[in-house]
Amino acid sequence: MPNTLDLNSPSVQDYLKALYKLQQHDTPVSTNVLAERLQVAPASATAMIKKLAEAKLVEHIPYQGCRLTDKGRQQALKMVRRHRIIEQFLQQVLHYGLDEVDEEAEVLEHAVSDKLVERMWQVLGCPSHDPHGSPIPDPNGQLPQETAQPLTECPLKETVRIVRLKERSPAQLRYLHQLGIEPGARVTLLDKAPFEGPLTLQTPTGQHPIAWELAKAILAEPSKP
Amino acid sequence: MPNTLDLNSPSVQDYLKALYKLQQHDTPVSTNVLAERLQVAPASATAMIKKLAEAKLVEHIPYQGCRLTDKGRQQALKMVRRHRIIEQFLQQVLHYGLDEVDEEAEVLEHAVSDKLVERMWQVLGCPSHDPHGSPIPDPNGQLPQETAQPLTECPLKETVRIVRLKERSPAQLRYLHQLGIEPGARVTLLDKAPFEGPLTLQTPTGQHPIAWELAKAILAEPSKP
DNA sequence: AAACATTTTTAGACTGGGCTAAATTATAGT
DNA sequence: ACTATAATTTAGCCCAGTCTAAAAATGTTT
Repeated sequence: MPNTLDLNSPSVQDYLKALYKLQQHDTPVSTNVLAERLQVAPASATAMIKKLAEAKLVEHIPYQGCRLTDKGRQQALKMVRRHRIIEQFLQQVLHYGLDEVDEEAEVLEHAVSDKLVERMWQVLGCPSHDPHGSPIPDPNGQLPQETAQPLTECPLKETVRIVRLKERSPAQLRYLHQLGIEPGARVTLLDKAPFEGPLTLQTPTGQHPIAWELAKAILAEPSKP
Repeated sequence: MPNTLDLNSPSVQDYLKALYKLQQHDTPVSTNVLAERLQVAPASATAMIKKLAEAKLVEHIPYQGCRLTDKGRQQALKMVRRHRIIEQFLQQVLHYGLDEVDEEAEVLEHAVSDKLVERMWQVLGCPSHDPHGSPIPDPNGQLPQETAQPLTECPLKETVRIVRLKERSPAQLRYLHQLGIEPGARVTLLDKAPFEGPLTLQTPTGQHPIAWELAKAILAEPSKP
């Protein structure tokens, strides 16, 4: 009985997406970390990993963690594409705030058809990025190259343009918005406290201290004009 | 253990909606008919009916069928509202065809949040009808009065305006579209064959025979101009 | 009114995706 | 190298929603 796994169940999709996000540096993902991320018990994650392994979506080394296969990554990227197109659509067409789009997209991504997603994408003018500035994989699952740097790596006293806010909570996004920090904004790094201490930032709304951890999630690139 | 039923599961929502549609003339709905409609085994319907009865969403007379309570009808109308707003949105904003909207809405209605539905409705300009011409219940679950008549009841030789196509399959909707029969179209009933035989209709695209059963699902009203 | 047919309900089982508790393996500290 | 701790897996259970097969109620015919 070779376990006929439904590749398209919301659960499977969520596991693959989580693995994709956790596995950025190609190191295998531990069961615990995965379970934590998905808010399930470690035993539940183990059970699902075994099914995913059987379907050749992940490679599982028992007691060592697992990593996505090409097939699994492809599937995950498809979900990332859906998620980001939906976010962009919610913002552009339905006037959602940056802090509201993720929660709704999280549910919708499991319900929309391929047709609907591509229709949204077209209506939006085939955008390459979502409202957070995260790249939208193309229809074949290719991600555009990213050149932006975390604020923590930016040189002092130089004006840069914010291009992306990575994976922050709604509350943090609202906070950054208040500070004038959002994709497209031009800011200047005035100071970096030592030992990964807070940065001081000149934004359109004034001068603000930003925790190191938060600044790591803010990507910027040299400002052209 | 008074059975804690999840009022918002897709299944429950589907049962309530089906009951609402089947119970138009206030006669109780038989278990078999309900099961047939939802494409489940009669035993499955019985099981769900018992849960719905316990949650006071339906009234169940064993071996006789069941009917919605006010609470159940309210819930069903909420789903009808969602469904029709989504259909209208798919047509207006995403350029879906009349024959495509239902299938997609059937899935989406279980995934969208209240916020999203109301946002769609606003963006659409608070429409009162969906693309088939079916009325959208208002936010409190009230349905506008319907004055239109089935084509089968319309007088001969008088021009009427199609206002609604009720519950037809995608294939039938495509067929009617080809014949120039869609909401807003002006048509004239030329002839009615006896014994509930086919009607003959003058439409913008020519002269066409329409089966009695199909004509019953086409609602029209006197044409003003 | 009895027998048959149909509808409905009950009984019992299965599946997917969770859970807890216990057993096992890996890792770190002495 | 051995033990303590932490991570992982196994075993066994639960729940929603479905199913099939069998039993019970209703309805229909003769």
